[in-house]
Amino acid sequence: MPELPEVQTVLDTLETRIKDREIVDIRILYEPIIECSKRTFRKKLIGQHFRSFRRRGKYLLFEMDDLTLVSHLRMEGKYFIVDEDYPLSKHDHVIFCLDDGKQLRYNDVRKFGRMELIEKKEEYEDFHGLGPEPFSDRFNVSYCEEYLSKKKLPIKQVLLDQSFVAGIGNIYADEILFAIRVNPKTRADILDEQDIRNLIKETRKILKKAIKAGGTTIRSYTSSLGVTGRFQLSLNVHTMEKCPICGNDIKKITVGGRGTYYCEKCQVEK
DNA sequence: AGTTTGACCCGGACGC
DNA sequence: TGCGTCCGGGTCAAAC
Repeated sequence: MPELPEVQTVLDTLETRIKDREIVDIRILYEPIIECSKRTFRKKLIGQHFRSFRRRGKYLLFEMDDLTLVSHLRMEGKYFIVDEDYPLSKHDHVIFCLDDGKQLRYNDVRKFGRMELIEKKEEYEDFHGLGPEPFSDRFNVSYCEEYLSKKKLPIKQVLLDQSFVAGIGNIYADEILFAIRVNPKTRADILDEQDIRNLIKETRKILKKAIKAGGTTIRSYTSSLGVTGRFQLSLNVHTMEKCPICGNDIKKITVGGRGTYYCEKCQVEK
């Protein structure tokens, strides 16, 4: 499931492959992916060029000449760049035919992903109620203290809340909490200042490392296959068996309805 | 009004 | 093998 680092990686790769390409035709094979009508989508996008590539949380923002194409990959959305005669996959849903004969294909097994067209803007601060980007100055100690002090939910659940901070999903939430030795069930309002400093620091560190890893892996097979939302990352707790620190069994529980992995020795509840 | 919960979008995987 | 059920993440609407 693509989170911020995967989305950033997909975006970076797409930028190198399709920047300034023109959309000459669009085929929509599964309509619900598109938020507007087929007709509007085609009418507004055909003739437009991919000019710049931005990201807000887990949303991909393709800035065209006159508007912005927004794409969310949800769980399994992927983009592939292929020659037009490349066989169609069962799960290809939207096909953008480009002016160089290639096609940008949106593929999504679950069909959960969505695309929408919005007005082009200078900045996308206020967008789908998203909180600050983890690397922005807005994501600082006083902001977190203020926000978390009002939340009685488990910290894990708050980390997944995109209006607190944008881009963290289930995998990185577990990894971040492991890194700061905080139990995922800990009520958000009892984190102290040191926990919060650690939280901000580790969030940035882990995401940055993942972006770096993702970039490398994706680029290595981009030339033949295209662009996928998957990449290999080194995980410490999520889906792991043993704690890399103490060797204890990693526990799997449910927090806020999500599978959650943690070490009960290293991440003690307060 | 703010906060929290739950339905929903699907098809793959798994169990009987 | 075939059928039914569950699972999963993010978003938004509904409920509290």
